Amino acid sequence: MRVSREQVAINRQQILEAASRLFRERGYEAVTVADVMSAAGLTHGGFYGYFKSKDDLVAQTLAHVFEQGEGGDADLARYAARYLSPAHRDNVAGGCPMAALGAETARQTPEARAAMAAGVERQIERFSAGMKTGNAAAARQAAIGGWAAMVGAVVLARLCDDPALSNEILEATRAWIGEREAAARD
Amino acid sequence: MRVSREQVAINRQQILEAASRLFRERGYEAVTVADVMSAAGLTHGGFYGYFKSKDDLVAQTLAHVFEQGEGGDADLARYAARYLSPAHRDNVAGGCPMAALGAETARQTPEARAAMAAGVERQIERFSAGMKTGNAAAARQAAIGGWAAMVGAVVLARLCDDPALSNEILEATRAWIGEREAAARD
DNA sequence: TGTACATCAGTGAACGCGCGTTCACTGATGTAC
DNA sequence: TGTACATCAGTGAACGCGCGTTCACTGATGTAC
Repeated sequence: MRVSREQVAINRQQILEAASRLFRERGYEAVTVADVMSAAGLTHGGFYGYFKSKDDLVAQTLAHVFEQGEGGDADLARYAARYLSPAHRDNVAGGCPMAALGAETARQTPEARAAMAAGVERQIERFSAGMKTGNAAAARQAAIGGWAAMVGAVVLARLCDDPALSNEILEATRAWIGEREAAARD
Repeated sequence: MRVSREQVAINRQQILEAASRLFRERGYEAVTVADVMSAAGLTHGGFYGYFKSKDDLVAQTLAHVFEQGEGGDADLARYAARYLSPAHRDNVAGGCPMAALGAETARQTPEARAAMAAGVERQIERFSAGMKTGNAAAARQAAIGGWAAMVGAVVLARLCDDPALSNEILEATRAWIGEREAAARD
């Protein structure tokens, strides 16, 4: 049955929100259109009233996630402290899409790639701007190196079965980024 | 028709080699059993004479890839120079499995995860041992931080459509790792 | 060394299942008077 | 404000396709004498 226009807007948000969590948790291909719709409280048949295809959902989900400014701290060290925590490592569904889906997104449609690439650029620019060092080139380099280390560390930490090694990867990367920044400030 | 025992051994290697390249290129789920067998010059029906299931193939492929010592340089900076090159970024099928499949492997069977986790540990230990600094704890921290930055940088660089930004990510991360190591040596 | 037979690696058709997608239908919403 | 009708969001059955997996069969290999 037909629903109100507000309900349509709410449903769309809920589909995107559900897709966002499911994709991060299981990867794009392991999630079905029916899974997403069901998680949003709807049935699968209605899907094509909202999106052209599953590929379209992937692209729009990424655009939606990276649209909302990511609400992040521009201070690299403070951001790293939260990013490189066991809590973030264990929260795949609610965590960083680049750590959960980075490599897979490189194999998706150009629209999906472009959405995440825009997020990469934004993140680098934010960290650059928030850097304590005066030299703009050095700030940008530290922003890129620090961000790459964070993403890589979470990917590697999620691979390890041994919790001690997993925690060590997070901890060592956090310390390494911190020392590197301290050195640049001198 | 039956083939010789040597041919069986050769076929097994070729299946693993083909799977290794295809998985890195397209991800585990987008590659079919028939794709792998065909790339190895066989038909799909023979697959189950070699492996219990597709999941078994994934695990054995990773074990095979990480078994052969990875033949790598223990010097972090020299390794980084090759790892963070456009050539490696563009060679997904022949490149680092952790950059291509890290996040996806965390969602595979325990056997597959364990095989890649063993590779992570080995890599960290090799860089630690090859570090120029005397302090063992600092060496291990630099090995972990440097390796995380490399993996993350290749993931991010492969996402970017803009070649200038993509190259900058590789270049900046390489420089950042280099400076970090130089500072530790003082 | 040769011969006869058992073994078994590889083939390709077939199976069942689940996926993305379509569609006829339903009934509440929105609109025109 | 109320009423009558057109619109269209959501439903669930159905379609076609491709996948992982199985299996009867083939014929070269390996072995026993």
